[in-house]
Amino acid sequence: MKLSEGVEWGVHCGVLLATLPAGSTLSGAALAEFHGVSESYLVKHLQALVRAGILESVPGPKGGFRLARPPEQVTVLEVIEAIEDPEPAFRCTEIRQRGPAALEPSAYRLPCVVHATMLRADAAWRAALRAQTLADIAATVADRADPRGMQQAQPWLEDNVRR
Amino acid sequence: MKLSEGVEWGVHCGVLLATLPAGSTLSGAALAEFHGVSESYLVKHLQALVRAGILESVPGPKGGFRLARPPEQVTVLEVIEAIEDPEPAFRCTEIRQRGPAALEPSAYRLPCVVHATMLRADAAWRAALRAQTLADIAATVADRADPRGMQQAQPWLEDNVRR
DNA sequence: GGAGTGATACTCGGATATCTGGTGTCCGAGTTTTCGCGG
DNA sequence: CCGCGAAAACTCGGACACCAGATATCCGAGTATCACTCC
Repeated sequence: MKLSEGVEWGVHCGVLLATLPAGSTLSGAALAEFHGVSESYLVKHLQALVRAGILESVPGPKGGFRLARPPEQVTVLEVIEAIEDPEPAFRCTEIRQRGPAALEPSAYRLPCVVHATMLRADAAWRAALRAQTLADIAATVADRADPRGMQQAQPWLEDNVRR
Repeated sequence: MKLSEGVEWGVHCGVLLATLPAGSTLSGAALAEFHGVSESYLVKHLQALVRAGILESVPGPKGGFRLARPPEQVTVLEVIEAIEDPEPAFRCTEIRQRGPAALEPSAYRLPCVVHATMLRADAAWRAALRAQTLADIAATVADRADPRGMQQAQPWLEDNVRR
């Protein structure tokens, strides 16, 4: 089990946009350059975020992507579910209903215990991710990370940020 | 992101073995028949459980697989980590160190905040699965499931269980 | 000088190849059983 | 009747094809911009 690499890219893009003034827009090419990743492939994931209502896309020259909501209202879980498959990682194929111990289907009204256990763990995972917003991460980065990073990025941002 | 189907098979096999008297052995073919899955592929996963010290394999005729420890001492997480990749689902590629804002590597002593967030969620997931043992699940099944299931499986078990 | 207008250039968006990892299967090595034989 | 031994059959174990989803890329549709022209 492994998460798509696009998740990492999407979250980092969200965090970067969250650190900028509200309404700031960056083109897909700029976002790709800032993170050092493939532009075409990154845009594919950003489109998924637009479909999910997390980002807004602005067409035409001076266009790009920006947050559709204040970063305090965007959870990390939303970003992940927009890029990855939103359904639980564990898929119960109801193997308990097969084999020599099988009964009629109506005997399996109660959920599979194994399934329920996996679902509980999945819920805990999602709860932890729902508790963190893009604003939280941006604030922590601003607090803990080396301030020279953003300082060094300043001229590049002034060249690329649009609003 | 999706879990391997072998996880479901492995956990169900562990639970079935946990419901039997201690030391009971079932052949790979029997376990496959009971759950209605491919024998060859199931055995592949059972071998991983043997390598992890969860199951013991007995060679030769009258051989098979049995639990290597009391089911109270086998957590669901162990079974999953034996079959799936035991490392966290999220892989941080340190994209924060790339692009125009990049500093020298020594500036990134503190962990990536996005990475830390994902790791916390992963830890919550694992904690939930570590809290459940095969004995817990077996007990819940015995308590909640339709008793006719095991009743109907009884003759088949007597034909296939070895010790 | 200002407004309108058309061409333009840049953007997003989805349809299209490639590749790694999960899925499924097969045959070989090893061991216990079991049947036959001898004592 | 009992012990021994060799063949056999059944088991696990790892090596070999196949397929789906993620990865990576390209070209086309759409729009705000900008320059030019006309009033």
